[in-house]
Amino acid sequence: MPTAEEPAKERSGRSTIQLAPMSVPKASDVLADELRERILSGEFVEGTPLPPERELVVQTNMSRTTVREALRILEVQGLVRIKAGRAGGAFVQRPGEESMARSVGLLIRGRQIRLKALLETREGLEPFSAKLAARNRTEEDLAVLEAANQRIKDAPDLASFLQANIDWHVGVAQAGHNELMTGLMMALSPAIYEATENEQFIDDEVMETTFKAHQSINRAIRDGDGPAAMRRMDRHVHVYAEELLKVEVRTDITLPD
Amino acid sequence: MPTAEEPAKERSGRSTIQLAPMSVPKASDVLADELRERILSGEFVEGTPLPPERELVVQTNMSRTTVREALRILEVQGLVRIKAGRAGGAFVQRPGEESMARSVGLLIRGRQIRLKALLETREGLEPFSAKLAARNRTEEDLAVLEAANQRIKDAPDLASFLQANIDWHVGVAQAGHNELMTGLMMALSPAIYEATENEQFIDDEVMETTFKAHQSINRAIRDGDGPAAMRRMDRHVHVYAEELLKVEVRTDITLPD
DNA sequence: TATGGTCTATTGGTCAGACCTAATGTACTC
DNA sequence: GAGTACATTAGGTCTGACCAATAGACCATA
Repeated sequence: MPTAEEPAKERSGRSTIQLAPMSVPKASDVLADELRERILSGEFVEGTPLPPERELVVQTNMSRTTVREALRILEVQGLVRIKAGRAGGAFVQRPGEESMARSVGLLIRGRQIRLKALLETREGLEPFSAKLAARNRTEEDLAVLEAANQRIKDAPDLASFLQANIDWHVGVAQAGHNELMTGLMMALSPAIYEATENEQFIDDEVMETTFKAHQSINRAIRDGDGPAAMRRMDRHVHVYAEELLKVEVRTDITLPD
Repeated sequence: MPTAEEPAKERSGRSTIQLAPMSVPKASDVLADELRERILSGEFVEGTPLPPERELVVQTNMSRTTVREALRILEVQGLVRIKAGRAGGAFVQRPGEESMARSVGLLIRGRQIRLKALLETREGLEPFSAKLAARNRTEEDLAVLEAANQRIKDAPDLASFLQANIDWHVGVAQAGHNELMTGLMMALSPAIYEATENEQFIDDEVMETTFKAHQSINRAIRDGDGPAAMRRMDRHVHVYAEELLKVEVRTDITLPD
């Protein structure tokens, strides 16, 4: 057992001086950090172009390679949008839901998140989302919700149905006027779409049931009845998840390969 | 009013043919997409190194600049970890919660998400998270939760308290064994930490209340009592949010500048 | 007068090659 | 056997050149 003076056996030298591991940041990261900070702090207004690459080169004394890598980092993070050509450049952008949706998507694919986990998360979020919607919805929000649900009723094929379904659920989140919640829903939606696309449990009955459930939730939201909206959404999402998982299990059994 | 043949006034030509805007992908994006797909499909096992940059150059007939930009994209997305030096290279990595947490953080900062929205979102997620924890927790999970709560009780200063608080909340999510939920909690936590850090509403009484609330939730989780865990967590998070927002309002009034 | 062609300047995209720096393996020395 | 020196391999940065896309001005022609 190592003594107090010799906590780590691996230390080979005579000295007992210890230093924390130090990070040696890369030049491009330094530049990216600097620019990111300025963008997020609001110093650069959305839409304004950053200086051209060659201008940044002379300003920073870095090479163009480095400058470009920094810009590329910011682009991937959704903080700038880069356009080529004259009057092009790196235009400041506020990070949007898309970039978050992308990274949620990466997590889901990369970690092989189970459909169950995805649906559970939705079960957590959406009832509350409905409650907020009942509290904060405007007339426009209601119009969007009803239009989306109408598209669900009229959907000619599975893809239209799923898209309209997503629109409605995202619409509920938007009616809640909570940007973070909206962002999360927008991030989860594509993943749910993809996961649902290959399940064939959606028949006319399911579509009809979905339409009716949405309709009753729409009513509660219109009436500003938070508890009812929450309860109905909870039930709707839960039932939907159960049905979906039932089919998934069956599929696994039918096609064990 | 535009007729059916002239839906958009801005179209100047005689033809009514419409084309969608087309994307011209950059070479580095193409490479990045290719590699990303292979990583996510599991073709490259986690931890294996990609070929060295100069090797990729000869394999792809691209320049090193392009190859490096592609690798940088993947690095930002958390799909590879790049190490310098001999035996270095780009090592395949499964995307983790960190990258998602980063992009959630960017959204929060960039969109200036209000503390209220942040806390509301937590109010939606955490009760469900507690419910899952009650259902799926292991003995190790329980030990983590109790240790974290003990650290809350013993916290000598605000920073320790907040950190232990985060640990406990993330611990609940982990006890639920839902990777997505865990990731979201890990993403929201730092933001809540920062938002709370500057509010001075946390005194000994709040800390004591928090400790007791956690304790009772811990019990429900241990007992596998989902509804109770959910209810208590809902109450805890709600009260905490109310208190915090109360202080925030007062702060705004006190310091209108 | 409207449509299309041409030119040019600007700016990002790509390339080739060189050199620097970090990390590691290995042989050598004491 | 511990420590050192060196070679090797890989990423990091720099330079300078050229390609490609785009906007705007100007011109040509039906």
